[in-house]
Amino acid sequence: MNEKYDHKEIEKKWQKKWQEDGIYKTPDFQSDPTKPKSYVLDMFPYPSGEGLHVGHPKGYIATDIYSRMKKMQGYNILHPMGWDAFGLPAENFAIKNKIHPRIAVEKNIKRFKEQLSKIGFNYDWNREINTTDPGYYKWTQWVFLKMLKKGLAYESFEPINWCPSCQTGLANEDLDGGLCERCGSVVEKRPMRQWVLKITEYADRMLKDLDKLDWPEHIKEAQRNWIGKSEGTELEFKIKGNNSPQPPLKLRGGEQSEGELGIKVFTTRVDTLFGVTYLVLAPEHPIIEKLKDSKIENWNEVEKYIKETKAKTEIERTDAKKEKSGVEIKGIKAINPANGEEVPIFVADYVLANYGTGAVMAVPAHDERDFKFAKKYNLPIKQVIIPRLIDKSNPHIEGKETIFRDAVIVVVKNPKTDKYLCLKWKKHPWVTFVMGGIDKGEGAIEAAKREIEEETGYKNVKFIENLGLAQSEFYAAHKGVNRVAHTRNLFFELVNEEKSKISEEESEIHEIEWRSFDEIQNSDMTHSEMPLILDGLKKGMKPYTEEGILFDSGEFTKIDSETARERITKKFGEKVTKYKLRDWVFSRQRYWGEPIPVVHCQKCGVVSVSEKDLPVTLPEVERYEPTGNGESPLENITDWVNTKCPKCGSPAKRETNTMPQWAGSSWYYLRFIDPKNSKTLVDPEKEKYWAPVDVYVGGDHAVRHLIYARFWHKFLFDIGSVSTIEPFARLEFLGFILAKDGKKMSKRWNNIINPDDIVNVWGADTLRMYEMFMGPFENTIAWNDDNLIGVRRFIERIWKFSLIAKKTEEGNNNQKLENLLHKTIKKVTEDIENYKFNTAISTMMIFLNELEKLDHTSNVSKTVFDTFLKLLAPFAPHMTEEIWHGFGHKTSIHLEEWPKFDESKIKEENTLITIQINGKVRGQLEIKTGASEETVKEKALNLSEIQKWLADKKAKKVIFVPDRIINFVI
RNA sequence: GCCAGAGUGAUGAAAUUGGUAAACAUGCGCGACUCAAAAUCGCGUGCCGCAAGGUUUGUGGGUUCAAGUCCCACCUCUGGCACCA
Repeated sequence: MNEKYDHKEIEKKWQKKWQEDGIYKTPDFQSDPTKPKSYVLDMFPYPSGEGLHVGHPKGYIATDIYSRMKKMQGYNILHPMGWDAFGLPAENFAIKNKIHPRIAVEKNIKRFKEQLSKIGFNYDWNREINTTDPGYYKWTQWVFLKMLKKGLAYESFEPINWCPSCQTGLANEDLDGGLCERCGSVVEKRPMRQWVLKITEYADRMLKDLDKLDWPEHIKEAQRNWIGKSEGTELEFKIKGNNSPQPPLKLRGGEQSEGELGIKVFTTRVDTLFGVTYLVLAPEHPIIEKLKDSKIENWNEVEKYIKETKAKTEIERTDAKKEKSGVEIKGIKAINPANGEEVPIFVADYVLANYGTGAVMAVPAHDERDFKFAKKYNLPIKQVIIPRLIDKSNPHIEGKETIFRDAVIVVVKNPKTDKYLCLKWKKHPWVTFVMGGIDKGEGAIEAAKREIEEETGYKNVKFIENLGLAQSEFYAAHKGVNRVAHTRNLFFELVNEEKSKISEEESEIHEIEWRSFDEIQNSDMTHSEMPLILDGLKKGMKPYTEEGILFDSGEFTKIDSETARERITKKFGEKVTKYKLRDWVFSRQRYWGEPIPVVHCQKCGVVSVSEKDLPVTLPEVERYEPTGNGESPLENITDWVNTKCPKCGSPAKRETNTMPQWAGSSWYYLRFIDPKNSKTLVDPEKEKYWAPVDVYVGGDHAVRHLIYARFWHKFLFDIGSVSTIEPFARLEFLGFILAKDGKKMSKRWNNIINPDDIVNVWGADTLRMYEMFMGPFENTIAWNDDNLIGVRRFIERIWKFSLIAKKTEEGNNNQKLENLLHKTIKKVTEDIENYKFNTAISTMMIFLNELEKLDHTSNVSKTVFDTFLKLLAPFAPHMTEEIWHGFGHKTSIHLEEWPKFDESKIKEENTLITIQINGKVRGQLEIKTGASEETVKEKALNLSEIQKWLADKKAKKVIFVPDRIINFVI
């Protein structure tokens, strides 16, 4: 062996040998059925024209290490690799470089494979798949046909997202903030014929089953958000003409049966039903058309508004920050089913047509958006939910009488001085605003003015704003009763300082004090309403969107929100569940995708291509640029398009839309199990053996791919093609590698680092270890050339050590070393299992440091070193294999058995105990493991450095944690 | 705005789940080897202090013998959702 570790020669040699020996071939079933299987999968790459950068292999290295360990532990490993090659990027690359996408993909795959092979992965290339291979996409098409048969695929003519630059329709999942996720163009809404998959049918199951998955919480959360389940109530508001008081409007006979006309609304907060002050329809709401000729008085205005809305882009329309707009539909009113109140109806674009019922009951007092709208159009705001404020410093006293009352708290500001009128109580330690009860028959503002004059003498005040209503519960010490008060918090300003005389009685109770805003904010004012008042003064009135107690709500008054929702729903509506998730727009007007396997027959309509005629292959064409007219380029290939109806034989046309990029990747993990089967998608026996994927590794795609794949998988489960309800049991999230400059690696920034270069200079094993040692696997970290040297040094030190290490059993097995070895086995094994590769590597570094120290005095036995090599083998497969053979072994280290640790050897003879005095570290003590408190205490107290601190004081308390710490409290 | 996660040296980070904060590595400083440099090896390296010692995990408070870890409030960053009623 050479003194210097020559990675180039060694890596080449072993990669060739492993290939020849086929050590990574995966048998479908293990001869010993008691041995378990493990399916370890990476998200397969999209073979782009740019080739791999160093970020790509990070996940592949992790699964390589993991699966190598699993294999050594006796698992039957399925660890395959393939290519996701349909879709826009490949097609655009081909157009730009003027080659056929098929050729481009072939070239790119070849390049990717070369790059990957240099890193020394253990893939079983016999199972390679490619989504653009007709033998593969035959089954993608097959799944589509099954969905069609079950009614889960359907044609739709609804407006969908259209990217004018990519010239294709897109699914909701393909948008990023209203922009095309691919090219960043503003997406338009375009009505067009398209194929749609009913993913919504699976929304609930996909949501529920998330709980069963061992996935990172943030990904599950992203999926929950995307599915967006909300439970609420649907109820109907009847419509009535302005001038025809009774009865409500009826539909005229004809196509629709006669009945009262109504608007259905969906709400998650029926508890606010009594606070409805108007209704809002989405501009697309169909009822508007129905009402048009009869009742709408201002049709021109309404029509104009609807047209304007349609002209807006989706982003313009859904920008929450923009000012709300809308138009009242004059001539009709809606009737609140709860109290019979008539409220106006508006059309406004802040209501979305495709969520809920496309109509909303507006409760401005309790909803941000309705509030903004109501403020703008000066609509009434009626508070019906009030917060419940319990005064903790003056709680109700049991046994005392409880008195309800309506009250006002009056904030009076002197605009000249910017100070607020407060009362300092003489017999109680209180500072309050003016306050008092509302007398019978008296209005709140009236009561407030009366109280101001009675308590402070000020005669001329002006009402400014309502700061909100609350129910406060406290013990009124001055009256000796428990109080439940509905307090209106009102804000006034002094007009002038004219005063009347205050009664003696009043001036006995309190004195006036003017305080600045800061003072009222920071001092202890007695009201439990203070947060509400301060907020109101600072920001003006805001809608109260939390739950509380119902107010002014007929028979439901005083009930809490939750109970009220149940009861009101029962009485006036119906409980419903809605999802944000929309059906999956599944057709693309582009060439490079799986043809959708149906034909359009003049007689029979849409007819499936029969299964035996699958795959419907993509025709070879000269021109495959998008047409831009909303049709696929396939439209022009007449001899492909024109065909016969499989049902009746009459002339028919093939469907020319193709499937989106995400189709092939929605089930590929199943094909790896049985990649060459031409009879079925996956052999059931093999599927039962291998499924589900035990560990799935990848980044990004938190929503799209993982939602789609779960949906397809559940469908395949329903039709009996797979035996599990979820495809990926465990998911490990991969953090990206950024370029040195902290930016994303891209051609645009010219900062791409090619793994080939790193492998050349530093070697594959160094690249592998560096990427794993960078930090926690899920962290996004910038590449740093400087740190490569660290792992390279580590590798060279092992190499050098192997040259001097004993190759026989003669070595002296020092007990300390053996102890460390077993600890190392334990830690490395657990860390790989948990994808904590960075700490696994540091543990091995510690072990090597120790080895080198020891070597001066003793030799290390072959067994110890062999064991260490095995631990290292998954990380540095080339170097360990070379050393292994140098030690005289004839078979591959990667087929060895994974070391097991011996619990008894991990226990140390002596432990270092920390001695603390009052929690501060004052010394250490080495003592036999498991020593008793008495022994430790005695020894510790005898140490001079401890005596120094204790002086003559005695410990009040001693805390002892065996083998860890002793703390004297003095 | 809502939801989730995170804030620790110059840098990437570690910390047995409440028990010596900064393991491991990079960088930096000093030294050895060398004519010299690189490589390699040795020592040092949170901050203040000559030292004894003090002090330190985003900020402020709390629980505890003991807090990076638990609780409360706030600030900042990252990711997801966002006019979804």
